[in-house]
Amino acid sequence: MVIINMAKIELPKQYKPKESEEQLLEFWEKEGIYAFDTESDKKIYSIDTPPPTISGKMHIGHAFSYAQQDFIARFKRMKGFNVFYPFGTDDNGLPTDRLVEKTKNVKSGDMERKEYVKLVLKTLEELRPKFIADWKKIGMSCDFNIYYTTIDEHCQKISQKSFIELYKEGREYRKDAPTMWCPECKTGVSQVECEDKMFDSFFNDIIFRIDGKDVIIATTRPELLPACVAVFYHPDDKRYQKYEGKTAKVPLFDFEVPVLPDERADPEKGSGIVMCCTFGDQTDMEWQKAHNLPIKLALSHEGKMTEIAGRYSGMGIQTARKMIIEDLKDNRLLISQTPIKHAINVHERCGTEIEFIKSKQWFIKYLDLKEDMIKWGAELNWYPKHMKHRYDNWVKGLQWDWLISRQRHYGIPFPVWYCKKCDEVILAKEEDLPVDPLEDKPPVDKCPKCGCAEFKPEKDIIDTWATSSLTPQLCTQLLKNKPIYKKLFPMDLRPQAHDIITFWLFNTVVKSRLHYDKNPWKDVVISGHAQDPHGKKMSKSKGNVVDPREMIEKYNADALRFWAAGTKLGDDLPFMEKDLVTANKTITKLWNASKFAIMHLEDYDGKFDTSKLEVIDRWILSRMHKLIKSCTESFEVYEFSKTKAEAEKFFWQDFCDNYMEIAKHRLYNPDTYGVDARKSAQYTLYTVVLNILKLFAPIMPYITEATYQIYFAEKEGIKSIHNSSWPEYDKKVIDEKAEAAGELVVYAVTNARRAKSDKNVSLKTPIVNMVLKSKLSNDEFKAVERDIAVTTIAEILRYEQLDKDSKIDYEHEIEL
RNA sequence: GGGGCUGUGGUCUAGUGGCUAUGACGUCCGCCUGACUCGCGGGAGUUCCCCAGUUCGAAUCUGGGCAGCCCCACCA
Repeated sequence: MVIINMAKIELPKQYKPKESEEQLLEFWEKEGIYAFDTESDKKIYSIDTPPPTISGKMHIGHAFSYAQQDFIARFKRMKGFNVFYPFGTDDNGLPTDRLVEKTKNVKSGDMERKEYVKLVLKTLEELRPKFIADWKKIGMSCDFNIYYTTIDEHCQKISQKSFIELYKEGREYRKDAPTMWCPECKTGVSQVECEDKMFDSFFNDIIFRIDGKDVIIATTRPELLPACVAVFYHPDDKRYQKYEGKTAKVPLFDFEVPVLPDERADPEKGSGIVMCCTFGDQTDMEWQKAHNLPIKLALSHEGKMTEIAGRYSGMGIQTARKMIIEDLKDNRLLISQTPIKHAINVHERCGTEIEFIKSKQWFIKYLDLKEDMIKWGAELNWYPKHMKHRYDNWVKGLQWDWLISRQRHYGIPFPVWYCKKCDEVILAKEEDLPVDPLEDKPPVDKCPKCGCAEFKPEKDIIDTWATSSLTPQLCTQLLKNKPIYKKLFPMDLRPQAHDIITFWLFNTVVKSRLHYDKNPWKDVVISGHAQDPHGKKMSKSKGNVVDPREMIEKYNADALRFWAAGTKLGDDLPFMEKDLVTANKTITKLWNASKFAIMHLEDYDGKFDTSKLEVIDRWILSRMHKLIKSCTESFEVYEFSKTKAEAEKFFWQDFCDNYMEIAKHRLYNPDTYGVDARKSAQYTLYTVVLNILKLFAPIMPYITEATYQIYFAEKEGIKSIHNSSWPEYDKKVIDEKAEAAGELVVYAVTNARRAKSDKNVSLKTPIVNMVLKSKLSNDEFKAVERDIAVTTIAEILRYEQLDKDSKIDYEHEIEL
């Protein structure tokens, strides 16, 4: 009698994710499981983690995209890399600024810059720990000790240094030029910060006097009439050619402007003749430049009408528009109004219509580099490939140099003063950084150019993107004092979502090129977006947003990650709560299957001569190694969804539904089937379960670790599954003959089940008589005969070998 | 207007030339089989968006449509 002991290991009956996740987080942190080893010689894999904006809370899109990048980090770690995976928060910029204005109910403009910045930093201190906790909870395996915030001193220094260097390279200039301006935020904005919004408006047909005749001109912006500087028609437009060289009298304001031909005027639009106001839109600016027209400013920085608007000055845009339309009507200068819906550029942060206003701004000159930019993009490895099109498309469409100054209080100051007399730019000294010119003195006593001893500080701040485009420097320079620092840059990976290819990714490439003439990373991995269940974009205004924290609370982090692994890299994925239910089932199944295995492994000493393996064990092991090969190949090219799907299928179907059911009998009854048969199953169970856990570990770090800790950690002698090695494919384990035999077993078992199901009887019901036919030899059949008979409960089992040329591979007869 | 992605059973999804087209959810029928009812077994259900072509053979390649989504531009 062989005594088997299954009772010693204390196994919790159920997996309790909430308790488990909390404990494991602590364990990982305490043991430094994800710590970057600064002393190691191992190959480094460095990740330029996107710093999430601290403006509030994590949304489901974050959870989705950060989970995906974490899969990669964990995979690489198990592959033996020393993974450099820092964490930062983006606390710079308008979103933070507006968040503080809102929550603290202040206006930054009404406060001293110093005071205001203090308040923001204090608010951030309050918000940050809670915010970062969300990222830890979803199981991010960052080294949270390698941390930066884009507003801290370290980052200010690097950002200001970047500015100084680029200035010295001649890449930066300051210019009084029309720029896109947000009257609400009272700052210049760049091309990427704008978005389209549909508005109801009117096409107003108003009368200009040209050469003694009434000419109708259509406009949506009558309030810009005082800034009218010319009137344009298309050179081929016969209706208006006769007015060439004449002047047009602007209604209400009664001044004359030239009538000029220009191809940019579209004869099809409106009346075919158009007014040019400085500045209504981009074309106006082009016209102004091309025809060397004067610049008239009808709008102030606050979005109010200026003095050239005469009696309308001081009014807001909307009020002025209304008044002017009234007055045009009263003077019979307005022929008609056609209601239209049209898209207008608005500031994405506040939804305010963008105006073009002349102001002094800092730019990075880069329009001359468009061809190079395309080359730089082509040097990156894009995953998925097609995402590169977005980069190229953006570069081709670039029309402006990079506007980097912002007229806000909160942010990183320009390290610049100007000579009061000659406006010479005085840069801070590198060793003094970071500086705040409003507080600090310039590094010179006299202007080197004119000798003047008085200076004025730059009040503007550097746009947040000009800093966040330095993340590779921001994170790697945290380890500047360690020898390993040199090995961190260029980095291996930039993971991010596709919506910010055009700015964050693009800007980072540009900065890295301008500074180092090198790309900042080798690979870019682009994730998609989480969508609502109907495949629509989630947005606060639509009210279809899902809070990931609620979902983690209701289900668990692994379930959310499991969902995030459910789609091809780069694809958007609809969020459906039922997917989390499904995920939970897999988690439970994993727990139960492991529990079953561990129960049977209590007396297993790890020693087994694999030449004695049973055929059916060789079958599952062979299949497992094929799985390992495929999963590894998928993961290497960042296709984690394939890894997940294949591992899941193998686990659930091959292993649980088939293998375990077949092997059970040997495990429970060594007396009947022999100790070696049991040992063979134990070896297989140990190997397969451990490897399944490992394959799932990057996707579901909690359940796999929890299970690993109960049994395998001690046996394997490695503290955490996340520090263990990724399963390795072993060609020697592939056994086609065993697989063929296994297939016959599965065929027999499936058909036995079907026969019982057809009769609506329990699977326990014995089969009276079963005949099996296949191409396996009689000896090959013999090796699995017992497995078939026991699993199907067949009382009589006969076998016939089919002819080699038979068209049929299997045949069966079953009698219940 | 330019660019890109997608279009597979009721729903979501796998599948880049060749088996009865994958899996999940749902649905229907049955089963408490010594890990698991968050389970087990089985069934039904797909003109693989449409048209044409290439091919011995197409969900898969080519061309042309149609539809959805996203990005960019224009917006008098």
